[in-house]
Amino acid sequence: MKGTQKIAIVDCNNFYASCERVFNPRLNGKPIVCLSNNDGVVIARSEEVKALGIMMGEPFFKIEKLVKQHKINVFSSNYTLYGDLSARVMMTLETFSPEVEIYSIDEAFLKINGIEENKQTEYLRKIRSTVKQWLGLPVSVGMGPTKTLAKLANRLAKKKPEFNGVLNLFEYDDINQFLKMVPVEDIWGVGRQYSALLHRSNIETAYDLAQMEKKWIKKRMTVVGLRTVYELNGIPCIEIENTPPAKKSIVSSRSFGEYLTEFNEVKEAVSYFVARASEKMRSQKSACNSITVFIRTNPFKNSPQYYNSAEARFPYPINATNEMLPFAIRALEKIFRDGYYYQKVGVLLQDFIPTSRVQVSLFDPPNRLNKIAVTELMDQVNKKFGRESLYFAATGMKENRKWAMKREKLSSHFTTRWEDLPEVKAK
DNA sequence: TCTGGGGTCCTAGGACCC
DNA sequence: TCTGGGGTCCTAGGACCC
Repeated sequence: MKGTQKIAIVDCNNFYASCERVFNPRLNGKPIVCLSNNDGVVIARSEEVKALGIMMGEPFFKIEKLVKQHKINVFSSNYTLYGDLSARVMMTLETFSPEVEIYSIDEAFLKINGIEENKQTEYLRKIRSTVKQWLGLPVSVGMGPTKTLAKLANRLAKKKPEFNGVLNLFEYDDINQFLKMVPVEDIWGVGRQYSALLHRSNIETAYDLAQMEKKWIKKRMTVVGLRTVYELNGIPCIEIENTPPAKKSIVSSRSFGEYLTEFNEVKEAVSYFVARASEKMRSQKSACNSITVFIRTNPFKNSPQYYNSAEARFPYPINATNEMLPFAIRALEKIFRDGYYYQKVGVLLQDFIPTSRVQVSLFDPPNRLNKIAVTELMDQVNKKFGRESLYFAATGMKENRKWAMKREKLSSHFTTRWEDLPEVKAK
């Protein structure tokens, strides 16, 4: 098959579950699930668990019987570990291509240039074996002329043992055989709604979709769907993004370990999320004009329901935590109602401008610069000594946050905490 | 008892303007 | 009784991704 650009995607297999195995090899070949925050639902499964029919997003309490029966190893999400291993995977991939787009915590697109035509598949295999050797993580690699086809190849590489983890579509004159193997719901860009629509119209495989009339697609799936169809036909519409664009909005929110009823408890949690979100914003060198606070009860519970949100606009762009806090608290005061069991709150920062364009004005409150300086200093300290080495009292004492996440089955911070470093003992 | 969190893009429809 | 047409901007909601 011909084409100009060559796009590979490297995707870690069962990433979180595989991360848990890296420092605990006894788990190889054993079933593993990783749970969401608060140990709520299943968000990662090893192959053994997939084989048992346990689905993504399944509430943990519903599978407890199976867990016992099959001795499934259960882990709370250890994002510190996963994030650190992810960074190492990405660094490894960057030794294989100057153009790498980190697409998610466990996937990256690579442009493959300057490798002899008949050595490319070998090169992809080398990527796979290197990540395995350096980090102990299994990956699958797919390559094609567009991102969508690379994803499709990756999917087959992962699912069909005969490919042994690597599928390079450029090796084949006719790739329709592969498009025919992939059901529409497995195509990148086709979600639940669109796959239902396509099935209703008797469009079953990627091949069927690729043949569809453009007008029909545009009308029912917007230009987004149209792009997918073009990409399936080998015409690139989605470029590799070498440097990640700055975020346009930043959310920080979480479900609580136990329900909250008191304003002051909720206020602490909101303050904490303001600290997290603004920290993230500062790291991309933005300031914002707007914060939205939202609050809700548990929609799955058969108790009085409440959801509300309030936006506060700032008089000037802000990025310091302590400047933002009073606005957030006032927004919360507007929407907080007594008598509900709150399950989740969060904040949303929007309407960004680059920090370099923020002007300090004559009419600013007198201690404004001090507040900014304090926040900057805290960021530096926390970067060096770890999150929340310094933090605002408004977020509540770390040790007694009633709203903290439940994480009962957390593994060690093997790579990021000295006391958790694995030891190798000589016999 | 127990149901994640963080993003993006697109469209339709309303408000407003000339 | 008749009640334009075209443009822009904003927002809410819906689709998708991991």
